[in-house]
Amino acid sequence: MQQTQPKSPTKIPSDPLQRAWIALGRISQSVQLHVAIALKDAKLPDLQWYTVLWELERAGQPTRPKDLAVPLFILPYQLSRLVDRMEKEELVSRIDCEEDKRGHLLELTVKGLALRKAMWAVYAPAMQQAMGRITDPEALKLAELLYKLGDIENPHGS
Amino acid sequence: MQQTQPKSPTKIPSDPLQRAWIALGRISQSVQLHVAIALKDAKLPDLQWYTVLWELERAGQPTRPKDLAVPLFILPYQLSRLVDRMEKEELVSRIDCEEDKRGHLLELTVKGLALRKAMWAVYAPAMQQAMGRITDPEALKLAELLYKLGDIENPHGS
DNA sequence: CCCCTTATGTTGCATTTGCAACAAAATGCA
DNA sequence: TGCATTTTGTTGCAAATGCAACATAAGGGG
Repeated sequence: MQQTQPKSPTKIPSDPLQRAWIALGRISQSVQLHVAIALKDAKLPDLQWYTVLWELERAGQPTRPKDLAVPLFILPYQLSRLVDRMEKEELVSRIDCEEDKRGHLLELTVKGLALRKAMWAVYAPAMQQAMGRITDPEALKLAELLYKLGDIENPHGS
Repeated sequence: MQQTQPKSPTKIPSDPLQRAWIALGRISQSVQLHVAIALKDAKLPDLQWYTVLWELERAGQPTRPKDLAVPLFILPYQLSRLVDRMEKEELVSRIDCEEDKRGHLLELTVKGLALRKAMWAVYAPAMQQAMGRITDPEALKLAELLYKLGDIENPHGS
């Protein structure tokens, strides 16, 4: 798993920031793809569906779409249609919201909960396999650098 | 830029690999989005178009689609349609391939070259701004860890 | 209360995508 | 050579997506 493609001169910029940018793009894409393929091979929905299910489960209560859109990093209309499809599969359901008659609350169904668990059984090992080449301390260092890189708060503080 | 959202307990896994996975997903998405928005605001095409133009320019000669698909990390049919659209804009052109009559060679046009440069003028500063919070040594360390994480060869060796 | 502005979601339509089926040239081999 | 297999790339069709326009409720003065 070490030395692949000895070909291609792959002219790489000397600027450290550009090198980090390229590495970030390539590795995240490759690793995401690995997990996505594992899920597809198992005839399971994709990562976005998982994230919706997980956020709802983690919230522990029916949640407004607008509160889900932020952690999901997606636009309202995208979430609207995503929920359409998931509701059709009976994984979530839209229930009335008393405080705000415009919207509604999204509730995880029993089927949705079960699917999230089934997906995790595939997701977790695939992630492990995709990333297993670094040690735990290295993984922590990597997470730290990434949070410093972006302007997203590191949930663990510095 | 430190303490945002004091809300949400944000239960985060203690497993270092999972923490790195989450950081990787969130940060790469956020940073990519920042650059994508900068390009869109400038009425320029997206990153994928840039990458095609850049790979062709870097190759320095007409190139087979199959040789582009690998660095682009995309499937043949995706590239086929991508080239359809770019050819319509006269950014690349399909020219005959003597060695293999099935396919063709992709050639960068003058217009394509100019567009790549115009995009870089927006792309580079946006990238800088999105990632400018880490120092150069940190950026190098980050790139190193990323290449160790994935199984993609680090163009700089270890 | 009425009206204007903002917030929250949804939808029509055109573009894009994924998948599987297809086409055609190259390759291997009997 | 003849013919099956592989490689390279494209396409029909259904599903998904982006964008802008829309619908409806909430909020905020006068």
